[in-house]
Amino acid sequence: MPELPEVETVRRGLERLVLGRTILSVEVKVPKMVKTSYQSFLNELPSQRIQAMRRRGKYLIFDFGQLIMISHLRMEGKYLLFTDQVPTNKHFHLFFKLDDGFTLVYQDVRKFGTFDLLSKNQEEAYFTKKKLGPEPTKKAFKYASFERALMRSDKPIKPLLLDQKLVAGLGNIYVDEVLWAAKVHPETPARELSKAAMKRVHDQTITILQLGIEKGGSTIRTYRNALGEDGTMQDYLRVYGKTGQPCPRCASTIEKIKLGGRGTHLCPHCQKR
DNA sequence: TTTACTGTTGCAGT
DNA sequence: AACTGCAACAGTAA
Repeated sequence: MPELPEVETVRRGLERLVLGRTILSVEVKVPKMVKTSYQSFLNELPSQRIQAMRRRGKYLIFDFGQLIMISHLRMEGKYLLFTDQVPTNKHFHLFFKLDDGFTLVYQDVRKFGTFDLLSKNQEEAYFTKKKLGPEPTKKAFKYASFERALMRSDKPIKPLLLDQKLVAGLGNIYVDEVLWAAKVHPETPARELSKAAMKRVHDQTITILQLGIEKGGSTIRTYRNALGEDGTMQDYLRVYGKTGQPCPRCASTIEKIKLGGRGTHLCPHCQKR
């Protein structure tokens, strides 16, 4: 599922549906997805009460007070909630039985998702170690430090934005949208951007991720009944997945190239190097 | 039947 | 330190 808007949408869904619930039991079909002690995960989660649902970048945080569980959905992780009988499905990997009779299920076709159970006082170090950048908000994402970082890098702007260190939350869809909106070619070495272009990238990152949240995220490969998969952001995408279609701004044909191993959509007229 | 591709990240190799 | 390519995995499309 997830870039930041999709994760935030899942967070809101979970907040509405499982906040205050206590975990009665946990079943894990794929132990390797648990990155911290597996024994502790199984032993300590039962009896934990979900006191808050939080998010940092693309990481979902189940806050139990003293303990936290950090869940990353990677490419295809999803949460589903069932009452009574949970259907059999080979891609259901974790089951959390709750005290209201519901079962929260984690589904992940590719098994890339990760789970970390930490004490809350380890949270800051966890994200510091990953060098996770600021949230893409006006308050946290300061233009001045962003500009300084861009001026120090020769990397193409797109992979630089994708690595989460300058700002948290952009993924392959939204980064293409941001660069199109900012009229910046994704291969442009960061330090070669004009100050005006840097400012546009900064501002559009905030604007477009916020729009994504307002629209409830986007659903590309569709699934049903998973939390947070009723978003409409896909209706607002301008270049992602629009290969061969006219640019909404200038009607040039949208191109798809490969950059840093990722499919990259752009308008060759609006986004010059 | 192969091969390439897919909303991500971390690691091994320079 | 900083970069690149690839692996983790499964499904789909060409």
